[in-house]
Amino acid sequence: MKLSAKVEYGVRAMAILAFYYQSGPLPLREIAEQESISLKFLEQIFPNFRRSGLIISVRGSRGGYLLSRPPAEIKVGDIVRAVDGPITPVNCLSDNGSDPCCHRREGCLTRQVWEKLRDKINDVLDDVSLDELIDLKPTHIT
Amino acid sequence: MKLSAKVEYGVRAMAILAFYYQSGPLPLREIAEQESISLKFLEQIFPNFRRSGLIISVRGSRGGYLLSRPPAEIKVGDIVRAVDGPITPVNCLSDNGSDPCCHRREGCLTRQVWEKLRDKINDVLDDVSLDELIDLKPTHIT
DNA sequence: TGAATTCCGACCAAACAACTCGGGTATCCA
DNA sequence: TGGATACCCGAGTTGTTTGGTCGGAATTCA
Repeated sequence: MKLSAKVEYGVRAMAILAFYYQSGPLPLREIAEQESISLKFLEQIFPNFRRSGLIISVRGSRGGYLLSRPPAEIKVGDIVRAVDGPITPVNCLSDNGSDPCCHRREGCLTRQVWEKLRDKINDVLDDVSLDELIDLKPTHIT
Repeated sequence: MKLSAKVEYGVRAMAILAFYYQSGPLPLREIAEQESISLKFLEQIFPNFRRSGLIISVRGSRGGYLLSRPPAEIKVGDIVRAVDGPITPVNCLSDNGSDPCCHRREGCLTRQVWEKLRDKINDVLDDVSLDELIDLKPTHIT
C-alpha cells in the first residue's frame, strides 16, 4: 500500500511550482536543486503533468514550467493520478475486464470493500490543493 | 497504490474461514480448492494470521485452521496489516526515523497529507468485518 | 552562434512480487 | 507403532516494477 517515489517527488516539485506561481517559467534545474532531486529523474516525471494538463512547458532558453491554473485549483489527487495513473488498490478494479475476481461466490462482496477503499483514497487526495501545501495563506491573522 | 496479491487472497481465505466458523478446523487444502489458490502460496500467507492472533492452527490429522474470535470481531484492516505490515503510503511515514522528508521547507506540510491518507485507509479497512463479507445476515427480512 | 532548456527513448541494476519446490516436524487416528 | 495428514520453514525462480542514469535531439532566447 505505497505510493511511488515519483509521486512523492512530484508533489514536492509541484508545491515549489505553486510557490513561484506567476513568476514566469521555472526551470527544472531550480526545482531539482531546491528539493535535492535528480534533474534527470524530474525530467521523467514532468511530462506526465504536462500531458495531464496540470502544467505548461516553455521550451528553450529561459524556459521552464508553470502551473496551468491557480494552486487552489490543483489537487494532490490530480498529481498522484498524473504520475501513477488511476488508483486501483487491487488488480480486479482495473479497467481490463479480464480479471476473474468476481466469478467466485464471495468475490463481489470483497470487491465492494476495495471499491470503497479506492473512493475514499481519492476523496482524501482530492480534498487537498496545492495552496494548502505552501505557506501563503494568512492563517494567523485575525 | 496497490495492495499485494497476498492480501487479496488472504481476505478471500479468511472469508471462507468465517463462513465455516464453528464447524471445526478447516484444512488449507479445502480453502485452496474453493478459491483456486495454490496451496503452497496459502501456506505462506497463513502463518502471518496465526502470529497476529487472528486464527488458531490445529495440527495433525483432521487438523486445520479456525478463527480465534467471531467473524464480526475481525476487521479487514486486521487481515491487511497481518500480511502487508503497517500501512505506510510513503516511506517517510515508516518507523525508522532516518528519512529526511521533513528537513525541507515544505516537508512537513506534505507529510500531513500522507498522514491523513494513512489514517483514512485504516478507517475504511477497519470499518468492515468478516461477517459483512459473507452472506449470513438476514438483510432481506423485514 | 551558443547557451539554456525541454523533450525523448534507450538502458540498467536492484528490489520486489508471485509463486514453486523440497523437505522437515508435529499430531492424530487406527 | 505407523502411516497419513497437516502445519512449518526457507531457498530458488521467474518476471515485473522501481528508481534511476545516459546521451542526444529539438527549441528558444540573447
